[in-house]
Amino acid sequence: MGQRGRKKGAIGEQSRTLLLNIAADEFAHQGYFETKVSTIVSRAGLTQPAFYLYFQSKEAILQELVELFRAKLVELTQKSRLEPGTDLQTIHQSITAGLTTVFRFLHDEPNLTRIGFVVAPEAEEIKKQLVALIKENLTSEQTDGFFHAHLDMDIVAESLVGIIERLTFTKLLNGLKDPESLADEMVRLLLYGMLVDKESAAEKR
Amino acid sequence: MGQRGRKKGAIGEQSRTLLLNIAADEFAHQGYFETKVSTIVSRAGLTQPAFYLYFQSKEAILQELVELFRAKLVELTQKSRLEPGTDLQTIHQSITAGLTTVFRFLHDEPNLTRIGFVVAPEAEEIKKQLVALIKENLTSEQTDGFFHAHLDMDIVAESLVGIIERLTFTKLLNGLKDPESLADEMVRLLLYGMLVDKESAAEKR
Amino acid sequence: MGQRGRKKGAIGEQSRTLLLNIAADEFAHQGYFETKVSTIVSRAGLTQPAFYLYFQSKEAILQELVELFRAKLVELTQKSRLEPGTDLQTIHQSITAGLTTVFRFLHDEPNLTRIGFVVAPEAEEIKKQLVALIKENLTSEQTDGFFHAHLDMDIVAESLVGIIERLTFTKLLNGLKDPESLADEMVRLLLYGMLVDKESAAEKR
Amino acid sequence: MGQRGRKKGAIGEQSRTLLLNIAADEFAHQGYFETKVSTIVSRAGLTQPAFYLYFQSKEAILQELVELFRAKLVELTQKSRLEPGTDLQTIHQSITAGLTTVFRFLHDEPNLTRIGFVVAPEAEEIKKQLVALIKENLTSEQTDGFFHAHLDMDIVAESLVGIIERLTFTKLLNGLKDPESLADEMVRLLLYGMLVDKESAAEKR
DNA sequence: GATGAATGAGGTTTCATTCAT
DNA sequence: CATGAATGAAACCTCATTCAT
Repeated sequence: MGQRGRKKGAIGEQSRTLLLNIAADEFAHQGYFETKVSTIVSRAGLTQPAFYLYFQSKEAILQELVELFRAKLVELTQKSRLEPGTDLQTIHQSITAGLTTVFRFLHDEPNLTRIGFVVAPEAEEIKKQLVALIKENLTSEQTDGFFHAHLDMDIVAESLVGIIERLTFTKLLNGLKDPESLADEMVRLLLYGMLVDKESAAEKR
Repeated sequence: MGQRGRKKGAIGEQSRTLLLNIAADEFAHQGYFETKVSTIVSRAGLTQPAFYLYFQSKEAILQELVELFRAKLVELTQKSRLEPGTDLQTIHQSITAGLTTVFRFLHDEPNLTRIGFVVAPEAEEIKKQLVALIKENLTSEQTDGFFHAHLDMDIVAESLVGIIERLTFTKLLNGLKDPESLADEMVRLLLYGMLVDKESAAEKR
Repeated sequence: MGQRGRKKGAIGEQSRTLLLNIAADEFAHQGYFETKVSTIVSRAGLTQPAFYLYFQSKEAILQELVELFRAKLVELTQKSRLEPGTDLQTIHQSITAGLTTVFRFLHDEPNLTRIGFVVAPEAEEIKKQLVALIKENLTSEQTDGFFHAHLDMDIVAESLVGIIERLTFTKLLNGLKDPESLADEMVRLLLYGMLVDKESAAEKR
Repeated sequence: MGQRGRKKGAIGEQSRTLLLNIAADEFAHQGYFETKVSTIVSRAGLTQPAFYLYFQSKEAILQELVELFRAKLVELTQKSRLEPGTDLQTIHQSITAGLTTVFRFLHDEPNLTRIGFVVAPEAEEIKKQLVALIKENLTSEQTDGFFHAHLDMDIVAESLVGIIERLTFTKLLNGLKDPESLADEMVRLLLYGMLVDKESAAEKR
């Protein structure tokens, strides 16, 4: 019960999943064009026609992986919606929490992440979606007066996504940083900026 | 002058340059694998063998373009080195100037930019180089007490590169923003952060 | 039985063998460079990719044929080892028998012969191997006092191989002579020389 | 005066000869198909069109080299005609002298030799010609009773050519043997055979 | 549920050769 | 006497995809 009544048995589902996982690995590490269907099936211990039993084409299997990534990412980002009208500290924590969730997902799905951010033809579209969601979140805070009015929230949101992508690939996926500290550092940098307070700066001099 | 003194005449050099430009365009818009030598030469009004008169292979011509990009980018970034020991305002201007220079280059060479940042197999390596140069610049300012001591300048540098890349593709190359304002907004965001001053914030509430 | 147990079925093995035979024919008659993969597959009623289903490259299929030739030739030559310490007549017969065996093989595999002796890049190497084996055989007879001590058995062995190759192509493969008589004439010539006995010669004059 | 009144000047003749020599070297060492016109001209410090100023095609230049070889070889072999009606020792010396002359030529023109014997499409034809000339020589001696009547002089002549070719490549061209000793050993082997004295032979029988 | 066998389509690269100067 | 520039023709090889079993 609950099982969507397709025509597949357990073993077929198993082969399908295997192929999907291997394909994710190949796409993530070799890119689309250097990933060969022959390699995927061979790693799965299957033959080429078996591949077409489960997927319409090489492009189709990529699509499926991309969709997996996009769906989960959007879901998470929407959940991280800031609750309106709180104090500064709550905002800080709330943003950090949202970012942490996202980083955790990217960290848990390194192959999908590389696919969705880099390999997919719709990579740009996905990031745009992410930008839009983030921008929405931020704009309400700005309206509430927490963020500088002069900031173009579109630019800010794009910047956030740019940072997320870069840090994900250079610090997160290779284990140099964990989701929590990455989120923390990002938030500190963006909320408070790099400069020390004028007073402190004055003192130091 | 300055041309590597091969044994070719002016018309050959012309064909070579033409092929190089068309290839840049194709690589930038189609990616490496979907760029066909046949398309390049046909757009140049030549035949396939002519291509191999000037370049060793499809890979080699990409390399040449990538190297063009990397060389110029590194040169610019190194020139933008901050002069040590100045006041806050000077730092602000200096960073803005450096960023503007970089954005101008990226803006002037959209094909090379897409190639060096996305298409090149060494894209990551190039960005790493950029991160290293930027980090170096920033670290000295931090030592001088201008930037928060708690900031990991490696993360900051990576973030900067992430932002640069993203804004370049989403705002700069499509004409939505010019190099100057982009640099300005980036600097404001990163130096001062998003939050309004605590006092102001307090006031507002 | 004895077949390298790949994962292919009978019909595949059949195609493979067909290609191998046609390739042997083409290589033997056209040489390596003028043999086209397209011709081979077309003669086999297949398409080009089918070729690469069974062989890694044009070079690889040549290699396989060369190895077939070399292996069989070496095997035969080693079997023809002279039994030590017998009388002249036995030696005569034994050498003749060995040569006959070799000629029979060359006769039965005209394509491989042309390939191994002429087309193969390792043709010289193969002949050197043959020379070494023959020389070994002959040297023991020389030690036993049957052959002139002044003869350089290296030169003799090389000569034998030179003769074998030449007679194979000019008399054997075109059916002008059969293996037996060819071996017989070669042995007579080499064992007794061309000159008539001094006495007989004197008589005749 | 005396200069055949072609249309070429001294410097043209020089370039032509240079190309011819380089081509001989390339053909001899790389074979026909792996010799590239581009390599020849580049080694000569010329450009490709210059090649076609002096030769109609790649095939034509090979032809010219082959003809050079064939002409000289035939000339030498015809000169070595045995004078009729002499004694055994004279025959021995005469044959040795003829062979020495041939070996000397092959030794002096290693490139042409490899071309005429191996590279040329007419290699077989050339050797056949050689066989015919040699056979003619030998047959008269046989008629005169010097050589065994039972010997098929066609086979003998083919054998001679086979030996000459093989020894040339394995002993002569690489400097292991000089023309004289090679001729000497060949003659001894063929005239007297490998077996020790007839008496001993008779005894053993 | 899966395979053995095969193919259509196309891509990069090579090379001898030529024309205009 | 020679070159700069270019090409026609073709070869080898790869890959996603299918059909019959």
